[in-house]
Amino acid sequence: MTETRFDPSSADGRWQRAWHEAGTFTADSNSDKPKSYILEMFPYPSGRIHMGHVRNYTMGDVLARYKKMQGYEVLHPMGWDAFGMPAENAAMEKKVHPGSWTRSNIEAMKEQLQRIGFALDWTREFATCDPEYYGHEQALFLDMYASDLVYRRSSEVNWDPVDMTVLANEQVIDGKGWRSGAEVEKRKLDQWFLKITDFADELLDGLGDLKHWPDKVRLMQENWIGKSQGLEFSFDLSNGQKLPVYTTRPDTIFGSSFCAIAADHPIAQALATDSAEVTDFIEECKRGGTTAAALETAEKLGYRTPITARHPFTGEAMPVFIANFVLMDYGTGAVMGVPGHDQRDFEFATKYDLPIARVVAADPAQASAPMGGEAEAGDGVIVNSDFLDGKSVDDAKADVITRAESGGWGEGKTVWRLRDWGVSRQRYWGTPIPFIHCAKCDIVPVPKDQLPVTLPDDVDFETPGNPLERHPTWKHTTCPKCGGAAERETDTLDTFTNSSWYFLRFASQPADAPFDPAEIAKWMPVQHYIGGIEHAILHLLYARFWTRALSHIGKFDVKEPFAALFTQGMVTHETYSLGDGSWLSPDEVRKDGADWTRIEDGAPVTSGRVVKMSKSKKNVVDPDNIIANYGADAVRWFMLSDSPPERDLPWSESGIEGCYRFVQRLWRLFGHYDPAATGEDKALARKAHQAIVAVAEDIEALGFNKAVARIYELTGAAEKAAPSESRNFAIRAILHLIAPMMPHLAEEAYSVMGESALIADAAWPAHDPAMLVEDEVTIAVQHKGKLRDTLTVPKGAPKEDLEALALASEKVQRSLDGAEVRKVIVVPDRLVNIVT
RNA sequence: GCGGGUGUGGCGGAAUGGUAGACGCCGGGGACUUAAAAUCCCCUGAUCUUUGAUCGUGUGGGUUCGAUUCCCACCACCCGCACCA
Repeated sequence: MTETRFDPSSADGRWQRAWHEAGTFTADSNSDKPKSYILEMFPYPSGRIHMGHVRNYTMGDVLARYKKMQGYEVLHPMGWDAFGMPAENAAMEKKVHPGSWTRSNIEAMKEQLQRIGFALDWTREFATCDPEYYGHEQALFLDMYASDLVYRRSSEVNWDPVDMTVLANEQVIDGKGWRSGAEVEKRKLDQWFLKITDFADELLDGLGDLKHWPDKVRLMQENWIGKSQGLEFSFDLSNGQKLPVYTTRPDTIFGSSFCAIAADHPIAQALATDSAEVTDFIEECKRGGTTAAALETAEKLGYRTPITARHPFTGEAMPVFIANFVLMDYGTGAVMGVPGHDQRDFEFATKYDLPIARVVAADPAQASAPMGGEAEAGDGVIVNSDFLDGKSVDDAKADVITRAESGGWGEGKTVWRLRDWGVSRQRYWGTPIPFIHCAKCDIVPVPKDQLPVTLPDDVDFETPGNPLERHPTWKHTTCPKCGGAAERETDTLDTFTNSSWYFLRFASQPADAPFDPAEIAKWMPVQHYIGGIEHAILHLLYARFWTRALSHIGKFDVKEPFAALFTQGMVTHETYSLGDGSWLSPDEVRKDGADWTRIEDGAPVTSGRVVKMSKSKKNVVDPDNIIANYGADAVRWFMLSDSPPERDLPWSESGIEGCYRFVQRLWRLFGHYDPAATGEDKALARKAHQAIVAVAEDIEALGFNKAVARIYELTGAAEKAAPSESRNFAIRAILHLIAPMMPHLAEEAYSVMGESALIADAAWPAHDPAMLVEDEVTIAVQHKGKLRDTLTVPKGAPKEDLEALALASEKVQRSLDGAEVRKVIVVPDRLVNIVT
């Protein structure tokens, strides 16, 4: 082979066509091979593929290609999470239809993905905005309704009082509507809910079986579900009513100095009917949006009602407040305030000058120690609490619950932090909720033979609000029950619904049903699921819930959708800004020595922190330009190199150049493959066998950066070696090891070596276990834990020999300087540590 | 505010209780060349009294013969918080 350069601009497309024509990556569910379903979180078609997508899909692609080489029938599909707000925003800004905007984005992004050479089964592609897809989703929603997993209730939304429209949390900026700038309010609407709380226990327990999920994600889900044991009991109120409260800290009941109820608590609402002051306060509580962060960082506000609550043990009369930090949705919508041992209560009590008592202390002697500037939520012994004094927190909890239950005024109760999933969205570009409102028959499901309920095409986005609501004809229909005039539901489903079952539709897509249980059984669960850590809770919990709910209603027998989860880091880039704080994109700037300047006019540029690539900071690099310059394989290699895949990956121009150089370096090495070479090079052969095993282990553990480093090492060794059979073995090994990572280069070299088949169909190279073992090891010799010398010894040398050799070392003797040896620690094949 | 994570040379990182800095990038020196590109070779944590030694894995403590790794506290940054996807 002559010393040519590898030319990605011709090779990439050629091999991509070859795979397409051969159907190399089309999954055959009837294959005898073991099955492996590799899935990356499908993209939202925002317009262009970004580097984050490239990283995500490259990782999945390496796994898919590797699994295929290991003899699996691989399902590696791709589709589009196509409903969502950005399409409506585009409609408003650019006067395009959300559907056509989405479709053209999909077309462009699909082409981009194909240029990177991903091993995807495009025969299974779909978009969630396809009526076939969302029609099946509507059918599943109706099945859930029939199984009592769907209901309606009133719930709060962010309301823009100027635009008269519901706002997403993202559209609320510093408490104001993004378009109108008006201060946002909370408003109640009747909305659709899915009963995820019915599965709280199962979703919590199921985490224990997810052995191949990151611990952090399981912990986050566990905390999100938030199972807590506590006491529900009622205070007798001065107005004769009872006030049920829930607390996770019944042990601190003697420290209670007030009660607080939510603004929409019935007692607060009742007080408002004859008090303008209360009405005003409740109005005040409606200010601001609905996010947890906004609620919890907002100033604690309270209104002291004339009502008092009687403490169940002391009989003391405690004030009852209406407070903005109590949520009607959690527990009973009322709490007992224990300022000494709850930080929120502490702040509230400080503000309203309420008693702050210590009822938990480090030890009984500290019973009268003053409270510091904050609540003490930690463990300890109970003090100042009558019969509870001296008990541990846990014992006191149990004691109070027992007394409440035997006294008949309360009971131990499990409460979940998890709330039911509100799926109603007052927007156009989503799955229409398949129900009809009839004045006579109330709420009536759309009969299944009338599905899909499709979105109308003729909609306008000139006015704020839901176009479905305003549409002249769409919502007017007849009641399926009584035949009278009726109206369609105009809410659409949360887009998380679309992503809660798409992996099932990839596995099987019959026309007349959402999926085929027999096909589901073949492919599910997904063996490797890869996506961003930002989905650790919501998407993954909703997908787990849908799988369990569908399993519960008998659709199939799969409990958990994703056997293994991997959360990859973001792609980041340096930021560039001018003196006025405006951002510049990487291709607008140039480095002059140590300083950065704007290419256009030489204006000085400040290079800033390395952060996630984002349009707002302009620090984005377009994958298309990079592929055009360096080819797909260099980009793929960059995505796998250096940074561990779960961490952020900083993009750099010099890094991609290095990757491109390595592509060419490999091409030259493959060119030195010499079938006529003879002779053995045992050291190189051993390195090659070790690399075959190590790279496989690294890929299976998704340690791509380590696999890359090992390939560099073996490549360096093979380059330096003289021609031999061993060297040929090493070169062929490298070719196969890089095949999942740099598939175009691998195919080209494979073909040049005279192979007529595709390397994508080749098997992972075999290794000889006898070749993995080293004869010699280098061990460390330490004195007092510090390295003094190293020794090269036969592997498995006995302890006594190692000790004697270590003590004989000149460097060690110098360090010992005649001191008495008290102890020698010997770890065979690793080190000797001499203690004096 | 609450929940979760991360922190090692100029940069990305390796080492998960046993030789800190593998591998890559940047930088420096050299070879080849009329020259350049490409390629190849060598050096590259800091300090010092430099054939050697000391220091060094965010900060401060602790456990251990031995800690980047385990424990406690703190600091900084990142992710999520239920209508962004």
